[in-house]
Amino acid sequence: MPKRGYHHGNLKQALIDAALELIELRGPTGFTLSEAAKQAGVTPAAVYRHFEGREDLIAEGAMQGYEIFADLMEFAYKSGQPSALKAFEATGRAYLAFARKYPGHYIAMFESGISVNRTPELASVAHRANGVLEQAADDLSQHIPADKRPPASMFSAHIWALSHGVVELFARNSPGRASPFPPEELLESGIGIYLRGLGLVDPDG
Amino acid sequence: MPKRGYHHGNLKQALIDAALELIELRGPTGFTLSEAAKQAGVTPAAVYRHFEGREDLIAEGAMQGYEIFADLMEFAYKSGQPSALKAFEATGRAYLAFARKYPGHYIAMFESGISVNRTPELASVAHRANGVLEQAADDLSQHIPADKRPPASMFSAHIWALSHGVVELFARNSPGRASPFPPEELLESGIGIYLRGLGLVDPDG
DNA sequence: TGTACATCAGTGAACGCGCGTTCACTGATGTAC
DNA sequence: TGTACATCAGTGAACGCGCGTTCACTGATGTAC
Repeated sequence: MPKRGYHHGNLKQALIDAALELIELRGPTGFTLSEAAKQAGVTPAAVYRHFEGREDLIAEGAMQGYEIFADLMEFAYKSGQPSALKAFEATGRAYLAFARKYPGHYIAMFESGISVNRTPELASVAHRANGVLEQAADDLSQHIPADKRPPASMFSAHIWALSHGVVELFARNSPGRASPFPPEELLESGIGIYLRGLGLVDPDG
Repeated sequence: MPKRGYHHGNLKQALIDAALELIELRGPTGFTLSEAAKQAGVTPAAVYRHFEGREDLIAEGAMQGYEIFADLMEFAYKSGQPSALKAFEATGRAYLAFARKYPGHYIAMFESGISVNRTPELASVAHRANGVLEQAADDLSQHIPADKRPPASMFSAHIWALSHGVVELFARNSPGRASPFPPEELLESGIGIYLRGLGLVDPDG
């Protein structure tokens, strides 16, 4: 157990963690700085020792999310190598796994309205994360005859949209909207059909 | 011009319209009853003559959205008949068109946290809307050999997720996240590849 | 080892604000005769 | 057509609340000598 007393010791991270939990719970606009401070056991004013304000706190959470996200995507990508197909499918699974394991981060990143260009650091790490998916799509599209090959960025946008849609509609417990299938299965099968459409997997697979 | 004076004449609808505009502008949790009242030129207290409160106002907006949505989807479905394929593609286009034309309604319906089971009327109209997409998917899946035919509900969930993802990521002007392609093109091409994967369109189409 | 002092990370009170909701009220409208 | 009256749809003041942010402050920590 860390030391307790007048000085918290690790307040900055404690505030970010609290914020992410609350964002998950109450949504990006429902989150309040005061509640995060309270949850960290500290006065609202103390937050200003570590952050410029409310927005800055959210942005820090998003930034940490992008870092975890990029690491996970890179790991997944590498784990599927040297097969371009396996690498691609692994990144798709990693996307959903991230959204389910780190919902607060996910919301801060994609639903909070924080601009990815808020700071150069944030832009850079977001770019790294998105780059993995595009790389995986690019590798894979090499296996398609050049004349009927869609741009890799379109390819990755399709998969990103499908993944995001599955997360938002079926992986979150939207009140009153029951998922017809487990989200993992839905995403896996959707990507499978899509890849078949591109001629990248066996029609009978 | 409608009569002006002490009595508004059409306050209920004016409040709903104001609410939907504000929801589009500030997000579902950022929306306030007071601001909607102000925008309709009326005291906040007047809202309570027509709605039970803040939530009820949002729910009414969502309900009207589902009605428009269901009508549009039905019209699109019929416009593609008797070709199951054309009908299906038309519903996909209608989905995106709705999201772009009625963003406030869309957000109230899918992002506000309002449960679809809030009232029987809301549940009913939501069911009607979703039913069209499922019907279109079901028609289409009749053209797939029964032994390799995915359940129609999975089929429609895939398309719904893809559409929703395109809307959220690329049709909304997410700050700092530029769309690589026009959303319409992205959705159309994505659905095309998906249908090819199901063996429903010509591989060289 | 002990002391003086600078630095740091918190407190707590205060601010102005807008929120959702309630209440008794009043002005406008519509209907009965 | 004119008048009395019930109904209806607004007002405006008030409530208690929590918000983000600021400020002067103080207690704890760490360092120089």
